[in-house]
Amino acid sequence: MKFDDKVPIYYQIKQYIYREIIIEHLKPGQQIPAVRQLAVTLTVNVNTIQRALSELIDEDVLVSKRGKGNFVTEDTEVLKNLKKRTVEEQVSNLYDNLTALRISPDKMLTYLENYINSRKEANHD
Amino acid sequence: MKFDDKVPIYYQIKQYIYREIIIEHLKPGQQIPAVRQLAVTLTVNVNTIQRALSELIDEDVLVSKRGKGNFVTEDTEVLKNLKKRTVEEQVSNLYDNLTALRISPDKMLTYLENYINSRKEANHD
DNA sequence: AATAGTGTAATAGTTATCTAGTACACTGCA
DNA sequence: TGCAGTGTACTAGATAACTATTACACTATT
Repeated sequence: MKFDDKVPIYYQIKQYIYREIIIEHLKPGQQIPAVRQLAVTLTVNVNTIQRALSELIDEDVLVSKRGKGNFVTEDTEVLKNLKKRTVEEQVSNLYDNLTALRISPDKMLTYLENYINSRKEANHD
Repeated sequence: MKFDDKVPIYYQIKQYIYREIIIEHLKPGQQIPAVRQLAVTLTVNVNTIQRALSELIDEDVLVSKRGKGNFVTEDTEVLKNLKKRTVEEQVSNLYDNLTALRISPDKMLTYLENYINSRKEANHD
């Protein structure tokens, strides 16, 4: 997996697992891959995986069962909030950064619309 | 200044200066604050400021005149690209991250629109 | 010439992150 | 019971980023 060298890897792994859960590639109650397997898949050290997972466990997004594995929580409230929070973070991020560039909300929408259209055309290969 | 502890400070300072230039708080050809002054303003070490500035100089965004100071480039092409690139990075970032969450372009626009409206209302205090 | 203000360079010490390696603890199954 | 598969803990070393400090080089002004 390719990582942004400006952000800690363990942090990017957290984001990755958030995504996997949100798109239900990992479903509520499902066992996630073993730490040693994740380390291989993501080409990262086990300790780094563990660093990410232990934080996700603290956040009640994952549940650890010693000797068995790590599992996605079944708490629908936590999962609902996870998705909501993650999406909102992205949107507010764009809003804040473009506002700092003195770009009006109307222009933001236009820029996003234009970008979407450019991506559509790019796919017509 | 408040920094995100997940991203190197020197890198965030680069972004800060990009912003200052884009919104023309720092104008083409204008001298920017002295490194020691920036260090105080941003509550950061001079070396960290220097790390950021030297990269901006390498990128031809700033021009260094030894003994005199650092100045914003007057190369309008560079400045135009800087703005374009910075804005596009933000937009493509949102697009990519929300796409990874399986969110359709239509929904992206809706989310952004809703967020903008919620911010408008929040300001009606 | 001296000085104040500027950028630049270099060293040393601290902290966070990441890696490598080893060891230990629990679970389920043969 | 033994073993394979799981999570967990700990130590040690490497690297990047940041800080603190000192020193040096150039420019403009007095």
